[in-house]
Amino acid sequence: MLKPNVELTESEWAIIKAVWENEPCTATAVQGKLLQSMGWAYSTVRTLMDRMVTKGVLCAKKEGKLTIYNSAVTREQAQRGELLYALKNAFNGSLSPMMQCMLGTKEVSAAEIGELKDIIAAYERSALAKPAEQTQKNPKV
Amino acid sequence: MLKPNVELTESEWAIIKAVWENEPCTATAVQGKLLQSMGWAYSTVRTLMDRMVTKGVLCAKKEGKLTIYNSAVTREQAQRGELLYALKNAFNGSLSPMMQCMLGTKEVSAAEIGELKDIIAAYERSALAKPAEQTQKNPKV
DNA sequence: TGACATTCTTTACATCTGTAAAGCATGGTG
DNA sequence: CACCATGCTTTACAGATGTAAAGAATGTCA
Repeated sequence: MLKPNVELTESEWAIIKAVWENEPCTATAVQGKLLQSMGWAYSTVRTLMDRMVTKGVLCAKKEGKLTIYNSAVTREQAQRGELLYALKNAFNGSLSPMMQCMLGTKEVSAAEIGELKDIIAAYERSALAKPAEQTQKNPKV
Repeated sequence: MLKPNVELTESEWAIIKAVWENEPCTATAVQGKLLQSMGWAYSTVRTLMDRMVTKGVLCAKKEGKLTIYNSAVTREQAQRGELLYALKNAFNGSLSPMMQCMLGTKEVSAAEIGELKDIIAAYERSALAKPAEQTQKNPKV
């Protein structure tokens, strides 16, 4: 079952990041990983993780007495979900205002600007490679 | 009192957008505006708006028997809040992965690509105009 | 075998969010 | 004056989220 739109709270972000970096892993391991930054008790982490299993963003299997967790969504899926949420609600779905906001939000170094240009250039090149999809927006309308 | 980080739910986004487009306005007006899209009862809208006043994203004043609402944050502030939330949680604060994700998330037309490039170019020009702020990242450290 | 460590399960509770009904107050109208 | 429309206030309630204590179960070591 594919997750259509993944939306995570800050707590869930903390958890799933720890899982991505350690999976397969136990709740105990995640709790240890996040102890410094979050200060959560084991039962807190466990509750969050079990709820995330219910929501389908983690999965769990029993291995003897231990419960082993894995992510059920990739980092890219989760990023996409977060981005789409912002795009839809704050920017009415259009990229340019979001871009404008990105540049206005934090000091952007010359190096970062360079990276952004590179990313766009790379995207253009890949768009050229399959032009039918990119240059013709709504073929069926 | 400045709102440091504005974070809005989808319902709150719907409300505040209607307010921005109509302010100063009443809850009745907002309810009318959103009746089609949201189908909310007056009391629902009213409750949401009063909660938003408590959170500091709207403000209300009595005018005779009517309650008149205004936004207490600008669209830009709210956009920034949403963007920062995504940036911090999903992208660990760095722009490039976010940009990468933006381009991978939806079909981006050549026209949009052009806009993005223009925005970046404009940003570069403005950075040149005040180079101390942009090229030197942490002057006081 | 008894005490201890480790993990799991259950239960709890406050706050936030979504949604709204029901009743109140009041100004206008017949 | 009696009633109606309109907006206001109160109250409610279910589900999501944040946070965790307390107790159960089980494997280990002395």
